Amino acid sequence: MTHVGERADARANRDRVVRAARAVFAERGAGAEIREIAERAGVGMGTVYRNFANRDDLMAAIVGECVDEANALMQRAEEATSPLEGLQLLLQGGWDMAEMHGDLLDMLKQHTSHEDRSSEMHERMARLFTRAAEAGVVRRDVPIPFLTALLMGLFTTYQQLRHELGDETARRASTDAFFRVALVDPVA
Amino acid sequence: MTHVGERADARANRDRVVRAARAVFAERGAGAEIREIAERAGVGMGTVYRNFANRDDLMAAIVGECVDEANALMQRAEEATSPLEGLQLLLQGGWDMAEMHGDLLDMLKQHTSHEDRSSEMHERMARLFTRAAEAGVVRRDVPIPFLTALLMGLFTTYQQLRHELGDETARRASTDAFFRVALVDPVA
DNA sequence: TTAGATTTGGAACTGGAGTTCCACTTCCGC
DNA sequence: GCGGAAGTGGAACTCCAGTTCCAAATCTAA
Repeated sequence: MTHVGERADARANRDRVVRAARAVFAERGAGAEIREIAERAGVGMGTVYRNFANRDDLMAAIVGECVDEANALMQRAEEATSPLEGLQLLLQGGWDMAEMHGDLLDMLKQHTSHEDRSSEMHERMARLFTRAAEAGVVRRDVPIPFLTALLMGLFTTYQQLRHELGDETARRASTDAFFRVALVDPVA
Repeated sequence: MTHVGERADARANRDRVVRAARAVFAERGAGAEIREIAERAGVGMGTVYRNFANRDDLMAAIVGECVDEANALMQRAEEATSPLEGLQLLLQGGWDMAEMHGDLLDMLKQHTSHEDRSSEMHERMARLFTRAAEAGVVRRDVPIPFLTALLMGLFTTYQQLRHELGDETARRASTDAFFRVALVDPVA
């Protein structure tokens, strides 16, 4: 991916733009201004536009990273030693990402690009639930699409509540809620 | 509330603007354009701005109506014959409102005005859950703020899923989910 | 060191959405 | 009906965030 003949300083500047964009989008949401991103990166507008065709392109790059991270999480969950452990991994990673990425979650919902990688994420999640259902861990009488939607919703809910209840309590409540809905035997 | 000396046609026009605003905000979300609202109402921009100081004022009026409707629902739920029936009323009314009002739900979350009436709504909901908990219907070991946040989240989830699963299935799944999390004895 | 390509900063440009304004129209008490 | 107050339409204006542009600064291969 590294262009040949790319200047070292140019590469460094692109990284600063990307980092700034991550931070600003996370805290300001989809409405963040390019000027603020450039400012935060310590760079002029020209530098932003040298690396990204337009605002939407920049957003897509940042959201895309996030989707990739989610897919990697899904991968780890699939490779877990048991279906239940896979689910626990998924939830834990989800709370982590929710804390880390702030408003990026809402951006992901709105942004219609990335239909490929984003729907890949949903498919992976659905597959995870399906397998867990086949293993008798997850209820068979709840629609899989509902489970994926519920979990996405819980990630958002968690983001809002962790400030009010504290991270630990919010995680416990959210995890408990999901397992009560999804699991055949919600003991843990 | 009717101004003395208010012309009949002016009153009618304001109603048309309000109706159009409800519809357009519901289907386009917070980003809806005033021009489209005026057009839909069959009215010029001047008429919109005669009745509402600015875009934000118009949004506040529409969102405010919605909050009032929600408060009325809460009122009915409080007056129900039993705590459980109160919850059932609340959920049913919630699904209805979600179907009716589209993107207004998201607008409500963002709009920081109406802190008074909006927080009144949250307080009422919390009171409803607290009473149900005292009656032994709702679990005591789940934080009330989590229940209110979960329910709000489920309303959003319902909106997204009803297109994919159909209204009936989506309602059943959502209701079932909330009761599994909230109720001491989730039988129904 | 230097030439020449690459990259940069940020002022200026652009387009689109909110808002204003006022000549014109419509209402309604008399 | 009439007169004047109330209300209207929509063109024009304002504002602001995205985008462009290019002289100046910076880098790097020779």
